Amino acid sequence: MIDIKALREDPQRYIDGAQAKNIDVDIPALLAIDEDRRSLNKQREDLRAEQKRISKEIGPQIGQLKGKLKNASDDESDAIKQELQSLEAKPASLKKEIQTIDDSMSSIDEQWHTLLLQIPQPPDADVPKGESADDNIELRTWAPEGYDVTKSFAENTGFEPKDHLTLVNELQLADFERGVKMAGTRHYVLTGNGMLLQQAVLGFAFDLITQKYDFTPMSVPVILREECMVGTGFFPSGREQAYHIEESSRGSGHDLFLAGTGEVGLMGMFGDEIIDAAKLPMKMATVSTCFRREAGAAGRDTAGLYRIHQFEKVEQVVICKADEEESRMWHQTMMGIVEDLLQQLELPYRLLQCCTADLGAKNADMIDIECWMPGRGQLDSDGKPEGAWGETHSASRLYDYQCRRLNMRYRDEDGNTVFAHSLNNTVLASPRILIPLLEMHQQQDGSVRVPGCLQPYMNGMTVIEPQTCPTS
RNA sequence: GGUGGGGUGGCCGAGCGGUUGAAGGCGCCGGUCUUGAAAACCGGUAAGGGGCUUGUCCUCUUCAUGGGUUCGAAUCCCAUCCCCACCGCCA
Repeated sequence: MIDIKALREDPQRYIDGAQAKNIDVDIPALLAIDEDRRSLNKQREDLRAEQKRISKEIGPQIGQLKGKLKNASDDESDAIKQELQSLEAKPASLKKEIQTIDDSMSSIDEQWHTLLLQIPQPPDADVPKGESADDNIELRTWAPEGYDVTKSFAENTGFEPKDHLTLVNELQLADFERGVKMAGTRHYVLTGNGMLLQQAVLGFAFDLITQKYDFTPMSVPVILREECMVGTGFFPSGREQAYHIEESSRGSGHDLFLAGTGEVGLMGMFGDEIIDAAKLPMKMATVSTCFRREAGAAGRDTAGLYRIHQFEKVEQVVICKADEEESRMWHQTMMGIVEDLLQQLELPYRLLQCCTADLGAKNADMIDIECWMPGRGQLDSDGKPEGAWGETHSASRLYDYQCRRLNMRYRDEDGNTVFAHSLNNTVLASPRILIPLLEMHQQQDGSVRVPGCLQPYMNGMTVIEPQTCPTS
């Protein structure tokens, strides 16, 4: 959520920001409503103040009169009753006025809040302007010693690569048909060494982030209340992307939503809290199952392990003081961790500075990390894929946008409460990461080499070879 | 799922419908005392919004949430949510 005060002071900045992000919101309408809301509120407050004042004045009198009434003669009692009536009349008329304002306030308030939640965070000035993801800018690339990403896989290795679907089938690492049978399109079963490999990459990634980089390991809910989804900024705009558990329709409590990322739980944990400043920065990591409906992606990446409804992800989150420098520093640090991870996995990658159009409402800045996937991309004249970069990580810098929504604050040196800054980044998401892993480390004989860092997580296995398993 | 008990400030905890934004305690901050510390004592200590005369100013909201009764609600009524205990079921 943006700061309404900042919007009042500099609406243009938010109008430009929304435009740069290609997000359609009516900021002048919000400002008009905000104005109405404030003036109505002022009226109401004045009336209430008056009401309170009168009430304090006549309250004791009424009390006294009512006491007298109990043991009064008939004559006296009539006089007292009249006096009571006239005393009570004045605040009663104020009450009606207040109620009228209350009624118009409640509808205005709702509109105000709905609009406010939709206003995107303006991109930082140093984020390049762009029209679409095509305008993202490559920051740097890395490839293992001896591998040149500008050349084809065959030129690098001396043999034609298979794509991950072929590898997965030949090595019996996944069973798509049975996944679809059970749960529908975009579902899969990881089988035998496929599951072993997934557990290995997740274990490696989780140990790296928690042990080498000292992020606190956490397990958080992945079925969450709507407040968490709104608070982390995934709702209302991304409502269609989340699975919805309609518990309320069964007469019980409230609805729940399946999280698309561990970030929701890691951040939601501290909603409505005033955090002890000494605990900042808080560095946390979780490994969780992630659920995405992929609404609107019909027909895209339908085959294989790239775009699926359910996957596992190790996620890193940092909550730090509201300091731009510190925030930027953590952003870099979190990307450095991913670079370390990908280098140990020996996977070519590049960092992409996302342009304004690719940011999403909540980010001030976002860097994607993409791995080289030889089996992806356009087909060449021989019908072979040219290879392509595929997104495997995404590092967001949000300033206080998320913490403001979540009402997550800390106390600064002067004792003031301040909304914290938050950042998040993928550490590793599987099975998507298996695509570059299998495709890059395939060998001419059809087997797949296991990088050194994963071998301890695979009972010392150094090569993945064809196997038989119940799904074979 | 059944029955019962509860939700009050950073925490614990009191609160006959009328200066109760809320006693008391703990914690925290400041002070006195002390060579220093502790103890003791004294004082301070909620958040959020709005206004303009921007002030050690005025004002509103907030005692789980939403509604209601009332001139007036932390206090009474209704609904919802949440927590705890016991029973049932259970990875």
